[in-house]
Amino acid sequence: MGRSPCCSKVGLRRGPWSTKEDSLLANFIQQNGEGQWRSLPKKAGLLRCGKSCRLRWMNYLRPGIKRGNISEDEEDLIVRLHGLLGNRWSLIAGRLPGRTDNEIKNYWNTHLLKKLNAAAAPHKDLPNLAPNPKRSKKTKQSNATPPPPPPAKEAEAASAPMIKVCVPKAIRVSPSFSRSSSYDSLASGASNSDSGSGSGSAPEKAAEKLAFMPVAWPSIFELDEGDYGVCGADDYFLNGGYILPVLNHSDSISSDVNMLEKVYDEYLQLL
DNA sequence: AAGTGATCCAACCGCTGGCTA
DNA sequence: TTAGCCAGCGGTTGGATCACT
Repeated sequence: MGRSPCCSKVGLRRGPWSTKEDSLLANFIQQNGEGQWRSLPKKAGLLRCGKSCRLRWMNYLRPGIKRGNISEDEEDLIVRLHGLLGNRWSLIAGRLPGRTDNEIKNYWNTHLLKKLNAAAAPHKDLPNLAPNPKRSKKTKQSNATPPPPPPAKEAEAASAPMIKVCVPKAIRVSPSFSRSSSYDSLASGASNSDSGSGSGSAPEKAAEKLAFMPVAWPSIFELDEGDYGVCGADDYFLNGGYILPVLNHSDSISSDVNMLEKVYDEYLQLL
């Protein structure tokens, strides 16, 4: 019910964005803020549907977006979180500041599945994880993608115990810490639990729980004053009154070798 | 140099749930 | 209670680019 057509598709542009469109969108949002996506294109003078504008902003134009060069630490975290959360890309992205769900999803589908498949190759009893066999051959490294891991790490990955990947049914994550959370409901013990209708596996319930779990970011990302990031104050995500610090690029990620373990443990303990 | 196939990723699509009248 | 609007999510597609022959 209630599903509106995304856009009239009449007279609206589609496909790649031009730099002019980008600047129009960015300028408009800088002046007027995010939101009102449906009416935004008209106000901003764009011949795009609101959905397209939102996607462009979220995945490309938003300040603080990191592009390419996903570090090994980030990669490791993605793999681990995916093992816990499944294809909840937005939740995973919420743990990787500056990364978008789209980027993580793409990275998973193009890079990580291959790696995991390679690692799973000796384990013939394990299902093939590749979404599309046609898309799983050689590895190409563009300048926007990280260099291939050293052979030693590959071998290590291959010999490492296979990571169990649970793939619960994708559900929409209710407004949570990752985007526009309100922890009030959590504090009061209430949960809107839209997915509560679902019976839910343990990982799914844990993920559901995580969606409302306030995270002790400062304890995880212990920032120095100089770590406030690429864009200074912009490197804070405002989340329902909570300010979550954003890491200063990969430097901060690699600066604390225990950080990923902490994050992972935190999730694990919720299962 | 040209042709072909593989790969990547930006963008699109359809669905879901929250909110409101 | 119902219906419509909206924003957000995950899955999928297709054009651009790269690598190989």
